[in-house]
Amino acid sequence: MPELPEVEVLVRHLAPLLQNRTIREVHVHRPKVLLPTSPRELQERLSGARFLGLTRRGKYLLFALRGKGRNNDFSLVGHLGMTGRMYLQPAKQSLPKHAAVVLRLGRENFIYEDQRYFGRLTLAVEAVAALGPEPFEAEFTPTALAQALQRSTRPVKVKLLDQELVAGVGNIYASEALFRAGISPRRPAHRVKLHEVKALHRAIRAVLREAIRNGSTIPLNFGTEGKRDGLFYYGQALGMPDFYEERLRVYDRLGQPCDRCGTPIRRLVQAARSTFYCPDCQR
DNA sequence: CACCATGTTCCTTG
DNA sequence: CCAAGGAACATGGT
Repeated sequence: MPELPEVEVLVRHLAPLLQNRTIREVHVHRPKVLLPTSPRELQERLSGARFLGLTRRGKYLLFALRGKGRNNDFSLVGHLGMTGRMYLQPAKQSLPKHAAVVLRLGRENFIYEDQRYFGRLTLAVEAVAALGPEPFEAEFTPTALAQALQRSTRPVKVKLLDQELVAGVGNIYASEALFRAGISPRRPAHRVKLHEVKALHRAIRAVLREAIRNGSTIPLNFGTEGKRDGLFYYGQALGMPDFYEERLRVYDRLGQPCDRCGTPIRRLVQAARSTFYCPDCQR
């Protein structure tokens, strides 16, 4: 459940549920997701600690915790990778197949499961410190974006995935933002004109904001029921027929007509990732 | 069997 | 030192 909007919606969902809850037990099923933190280190730090809050930075979740003893506040850093999920479920309920870390909070468990184990739940904060500006914060300006783009000759689509450029844009919303801005994904970053950079800046914010809005209308109570959850950027899905509508204009729409000009959407591979675009609307 | 998948990091090459 | 490219990570769906 990966890009910024999905993480934002998850954070809003979990924050009130975790507030003031105390961690009674720590169970690490996949030590790999803690690295470089060790299972013992995590256990010692988290046992008896209480959740003070939960925020987001880029695609990362930041859990604020207060450990036992005085002056013992610290952060726990989460990242969902490609397939990570985090949710609460009754402690008596059986654990999912790919449970990576389980925190017992009284009668409920906080579950971090991850089918591919690309995500993280760690005490190491370095990766967060290296992130670029938050897309909705004031530091993210067209000028700052233009300067960052000017230093690279890589295709602008590839550059948008660089979390130092702007934090939180992933493969799906990079394609969507470029479509909205009318810029070809192949364009070398330093050749994007200033007026286009301005359009791109607006497009990034618009695409993310709309996705958050759409995602906020979808229930995230997946701890209690079946397998699937709200990959809410996909249109019709997951047994909820007309609740979801089509939300993406180019991503995963190979061959479908562009809804602006009717030209079939194309796919290309850049830096080993799929890019979708309209060859007529994006130059 | 082949190819695809929402992400990040590490290694190599130029 | 830097930018760019590609593989690796691990599992499952089609």
